[in-house]
Amino acid sequence: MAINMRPSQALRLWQQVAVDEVVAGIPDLSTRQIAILLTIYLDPPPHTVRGLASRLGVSKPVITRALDTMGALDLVSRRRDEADRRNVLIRRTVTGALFVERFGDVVIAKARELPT
Amino acid sequence: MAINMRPSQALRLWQQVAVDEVVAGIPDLSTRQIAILLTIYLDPPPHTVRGLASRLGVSKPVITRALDTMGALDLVSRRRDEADRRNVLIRRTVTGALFVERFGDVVIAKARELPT
DNA sequence: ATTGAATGATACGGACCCGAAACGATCATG
DNA sequence: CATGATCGTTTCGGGTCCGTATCATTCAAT
Repeated sequence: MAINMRPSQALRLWQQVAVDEVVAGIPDLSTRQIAILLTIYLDPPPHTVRGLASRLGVSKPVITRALDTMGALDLVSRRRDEADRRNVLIRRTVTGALFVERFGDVVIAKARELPT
Repeated sequence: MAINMRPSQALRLWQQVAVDEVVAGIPDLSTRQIAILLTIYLDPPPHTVRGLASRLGVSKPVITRALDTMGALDLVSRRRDEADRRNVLIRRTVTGALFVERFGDVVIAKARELPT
């Protein structure tokens, strides 16, 4: 069952979720950071800096810096790939999993409240 | 008709939209900026710095700075309220309206593509 | 006119991010 | 072993944003 919504509903949904996040005092992530975070948690591992940079069409330092910031928030963690020590494997954390899960719940709740 | 979706669909939708925005090279707005922008375009005017700060539970400088940035991107504009010259009325722009409209279309498109 | 409240902008030191370039570490190939 | 490619990080100057406090302007009430 594909999800169908009108433009006004789509925009209202995005607004409600964004406002809810701001009011809740959640870390103010940028669109880039959200894209990286959700890709790590939704797409199958392994995730590497280069892979994420390629997927998002950004430079590697962009990924490195985003991982620095989100790592400080304990939303993701990094670990050397022992098979090929040039690689860094990006891993999920308990905190990050809870964050993503809660975020999904907010989206669902706001979607359910949308006016017809 | 309320929109119903499962957690995996909600998160996947957010990821698809965020990744699409990043790949498209859109200005990398923060969650705060998006909340402000959509509130200006979806909620009925007039919009003031104080009103937005109150609505989002943030300080006035946060709103002022976000308006500076989004004003430089021509997404919003400011104008003195001639009735009460202490107020600044935040106004929509053609560029901003197109940006918001296009964003809504992206959300709809990604929602329609969601797997069952 | 004078005082006080209200509004939005600004100053401050500190932190983060940008794109481009260079870097060290590691691997694969000869 | 060398050599070159690959991977992630770091550096650089410049910009943006943070929270807190203060500011100038304007209005309202004495």
